[in-house]
Amino acid sequence: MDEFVQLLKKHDLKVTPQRLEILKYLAKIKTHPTANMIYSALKKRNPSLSKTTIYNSLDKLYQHKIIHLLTISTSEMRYDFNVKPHHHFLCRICGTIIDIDVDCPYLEKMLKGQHKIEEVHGYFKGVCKDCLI
Amino acid sequence: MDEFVQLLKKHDLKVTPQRLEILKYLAKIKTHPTANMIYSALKKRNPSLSKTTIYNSLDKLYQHKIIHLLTISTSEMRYDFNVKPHHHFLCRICGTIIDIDVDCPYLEKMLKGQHKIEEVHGYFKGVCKDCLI
DNA sequence: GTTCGTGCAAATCTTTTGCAGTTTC
DNA sequence: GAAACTGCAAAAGATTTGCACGAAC
Repeated sequence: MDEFVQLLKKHDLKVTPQRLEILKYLAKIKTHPTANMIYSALKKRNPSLSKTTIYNSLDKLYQHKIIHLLTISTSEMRYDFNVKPHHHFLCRICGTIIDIDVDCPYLEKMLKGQHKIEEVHGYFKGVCKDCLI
Repeated sequence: MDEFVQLLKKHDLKVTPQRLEILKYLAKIKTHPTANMIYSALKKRNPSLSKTTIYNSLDKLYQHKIIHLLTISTSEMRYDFNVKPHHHFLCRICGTIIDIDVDCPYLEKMLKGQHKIEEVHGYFKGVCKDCLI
């Protein structure tokens, strides 16, 4: 928990119970939850929690590159505490989003001298191993 | 125009003026428009056009893999008539989405035997050449 | 003539905004 | 105490749904 206190302080963000809970939840859960999933989970422990706080906090965390945003699925943003470069696979049967750790040395090299690349998102869609059976 | 009539017939979709206009527009415009942009553009020629029809048609076209969906930007879906494999770059300054034609032979190979990959989307975000000046 | 598509209105769902009160530092 | 954060209510924006009418085949 102290780890998250330090993280927030390092970024000059105020340390609030809500932010600590959001960070703790995102770091633990590996399912790339939506804002609403985070809200539902944390609402149980803190009934006065509001969705505005969820959105505000996630925004702040994203601006400071503490978390990543995934736009892989339709109409609902997903959040990821893992900011190391990795990609995502969305199963169209069960809806799970799986981390993909392969990396491609080609792309960024070939793009050199063109645009300034700040983020690379590899999104794969299809049917996952478990749903293929 | 006859090209699109054939395209729809090939997929057992009924040929309606609305669908032809949507296809014509998407094939011409290379800016990966949102449903709303398509609606605004076509509304001028056909004032009775409804957004429901836009959404219905785009859905059908996507189901038949006649067009692609991009989830690169927050909260609004974008559509692409170019279904050949290619990737996308979003400039955070001007908002333009640029086609990226590099291809990476690594990724799909390394994923073989795992999940069934049906779509590969490479999303790059940063600052485009023009906005870097 | 049957099936499929269109367009309207209303509903739903996600995210944003304004603001008053509270907490953090 | 000043600046930042929270939470409520309302607004905004995107997409979906139910349904009656009309067009395509």
